[in-house]
Amino acid sequence: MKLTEAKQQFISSWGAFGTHWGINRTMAQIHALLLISPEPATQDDVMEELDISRGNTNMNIRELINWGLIERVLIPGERKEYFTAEKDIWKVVKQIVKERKKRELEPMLQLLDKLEAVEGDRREKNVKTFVDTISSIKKLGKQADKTLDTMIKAEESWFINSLMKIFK
Amino acid sequence: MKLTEAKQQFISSWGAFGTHWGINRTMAQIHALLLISPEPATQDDVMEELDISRGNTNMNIRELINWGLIERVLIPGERKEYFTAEKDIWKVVKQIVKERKKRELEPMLQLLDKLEAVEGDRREKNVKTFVDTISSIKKLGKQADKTLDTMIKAEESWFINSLMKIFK
DNA sequence: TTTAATTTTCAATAATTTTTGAAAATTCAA
DNA sequence: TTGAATTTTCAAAAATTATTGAAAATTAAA
Repeated sequence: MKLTEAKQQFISSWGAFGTHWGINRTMAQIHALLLISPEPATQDDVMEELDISRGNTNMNIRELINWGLIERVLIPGERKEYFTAEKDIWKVVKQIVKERKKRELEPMLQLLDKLEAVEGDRREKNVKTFVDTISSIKKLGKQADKTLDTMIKAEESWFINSLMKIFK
Repeated sequence: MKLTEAKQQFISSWGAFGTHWGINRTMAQIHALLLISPEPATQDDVMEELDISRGNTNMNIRELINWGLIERVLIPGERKEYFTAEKDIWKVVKQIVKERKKRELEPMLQLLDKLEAVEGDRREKNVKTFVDTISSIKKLGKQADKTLDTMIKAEESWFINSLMKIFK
């Protein structure tokens, strides 16, 4: 396969992959493009390469910056802004985990705390099933939260080595 | 908070949560409803409770069965079909991980294998950046794949205990 | 069988999300 | 300062995804 075709396939399937992970298609495609760009790129580069509008490019670049997946780069003597993606995939994964934990897991755990305190006689079947369900989700969720915290702080080599040992 | 209100909040936010996890809102809401139902429910029960159409209910129940999250239950002497959700949350998590691994991670890894074999001189900057990116994603992906395999086979207590030890 | 209950399908419609592009705002070199 | 280059915003349009509901298919009791 030629590089041009391989790049296109990567961008396209990274985009599709992203949609399953709470990131929209274009955002993931821009991320893919920057991941495989040896040099920082401008908004115009991205627009042209992916054939998307200026507004769309701008919004998604901003969103990628919010997610901490890409950053602005200053090129001395250049007026335009350049962007580059974090190339260390382990850092990328940690960053995504961190964001999603904050945006999704933590609010859910907060809600479960509230719901667990529902009124009513716990001997009543409906109440019992509800509280039991909430409690068990909360238990697993809290555990996941802690584990992810540790993972976010971890080094890649440490992480992989540990898991290799434990999960033989 | 009253049980009725708590139930509604749970269903509604489980639905919103689901949309971030590759499951559509209604599907996640039906799942939530069945999770907190002490008894198996019929399609009509679900329709009425969530105020959605018959077609919608049917399609999403079918999809939940495909995901292995709920199952048909036969009630002797009853003509209608009843459905019940797996209540063991650890099993639910394992089931979701298993499905998403099969649907998303594995196809991505297959693609990366193909893309890594791209033609061209690896000393050329564009080729090098591309291959390096693909390789590092692949490396982490393969590791995740193995880890998830082991997790899928694991008991909850074993999993939690192990992680507690490792991630102090 | 026949028939009524129940489930499934799917074209049409509705709702939601994404994208566009032109105007407004901002930035910076002169 | 000024004004051209660049970035940002956002209402309207397009694309995508979800939902409806009625008709068709299936099931099982009589």
